[in-house]
Amino acid sequence: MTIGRPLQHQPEAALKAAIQTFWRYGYYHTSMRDLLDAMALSRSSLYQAFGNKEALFLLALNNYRDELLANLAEKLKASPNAWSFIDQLLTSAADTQSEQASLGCLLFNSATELGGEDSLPAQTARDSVAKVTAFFYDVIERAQRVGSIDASRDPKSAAQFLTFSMSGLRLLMKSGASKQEAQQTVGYILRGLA
Amino acid sequence: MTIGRPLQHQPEAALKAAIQTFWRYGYYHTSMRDLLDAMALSRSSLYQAFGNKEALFLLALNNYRDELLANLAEKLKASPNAWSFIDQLLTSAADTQSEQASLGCLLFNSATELGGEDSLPAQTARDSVAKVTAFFYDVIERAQRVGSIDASRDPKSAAQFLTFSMSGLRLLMKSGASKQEAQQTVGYILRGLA
DNA sequence: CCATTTTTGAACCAATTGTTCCATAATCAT
DNA sequence: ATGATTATGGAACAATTGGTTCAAAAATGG
Repeated sequence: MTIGRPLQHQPEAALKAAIQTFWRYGYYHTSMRDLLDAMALSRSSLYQAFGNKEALFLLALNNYRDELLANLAEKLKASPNAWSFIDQLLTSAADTQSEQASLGCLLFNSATELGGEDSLPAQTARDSVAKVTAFFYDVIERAQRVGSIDASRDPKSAAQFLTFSMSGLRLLMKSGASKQEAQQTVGYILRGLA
Repeated sequence: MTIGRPLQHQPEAALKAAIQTFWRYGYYHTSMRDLLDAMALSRSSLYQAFGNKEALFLLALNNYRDELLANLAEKLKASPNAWSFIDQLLTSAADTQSEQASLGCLLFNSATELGGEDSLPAQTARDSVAKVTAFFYDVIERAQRVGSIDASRDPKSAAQFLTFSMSGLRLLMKSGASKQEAQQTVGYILRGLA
């Protein structure tokens, strides 16, 4: 079996805490002290378990993205068709007033914060956004096959519009728009997309 | 006349340099060293002329917003009507591949970075975004009077949709979308808005 | 020459940054 | 129990953070 002193923390739980912290403060503005407090482990444990700040951030980003995509796939599967999935997705994004919703999306936030850097975190952030867009590409194609979306439309740009819309919606919620206003905004999006 | 040694730097030029720096790195990730280098000032000159980092950032934010709004107002005035202004605005935003365009908008970036903080910089960032939306509100009403936009639509949510769209477009450009793709995205926006 | 103001550069501050290292602790295998 | 192995706690690290203060030099107007 395993040799040596056993872990006294749950790496997954610690990672979740790290995600929350990066989510709230962004990459640069999150200090190691913040992470240590949130993850509830000692300095050396963190470095031994996760390497360093950058490596931890990359892990957090990938974990967040995987979970997000898994969640989307699940919801798509549960939807009667692709169009209603899109509708539901936007509507619920505009409806949730949770504290998490007001944080925006970690992926979009990171892509915005890290901008055009050529660092690994920046590349990973952009790449993660691209992966979400790729998922939407698939959804758009399905909706086109059923006829909910004009088949003549380029699915790639439509997918980008959807990513774009999710990003904008998050900013809107962050700016403190009301549910009602957000719902109306969803109306504009759906009208543009159909 | 003025007594004493005259200023050896142009405060406006220095402020522009500061804006560029905050634009590129964000508020927190910009250090005083970065600012000193970019503004080509000595430490004490900066503190004497601008106070401190936060004050300088607030000044930069307000200056950027004022210039942005002045620019928008000018373009609106030069447009034959409100609708063509909106069209032009989105189209040109999707067309410019300049380095500045890839930085996004300082206002949106700051609002995203500072999130829900209750600090003065965060408040100012949100407030600046709101001012842009207020400008769009006026534009929408004009377009409704001429009939380019359905008069039954709520101008406030339409204005928010426009702000939202500009924000999303910036993220799209930052992610490296092609001109062609961005232009198609503009098509979705205009279709949703009309 | 004097008063006024800016500039320069250094020094300093306390706090924070991310990181490294070492002794100690806790487990398993022998 | 002993030794190997791994985790932990905490000190210590050097570098940088934003911010302040100081003294001396420089450049203007009166």
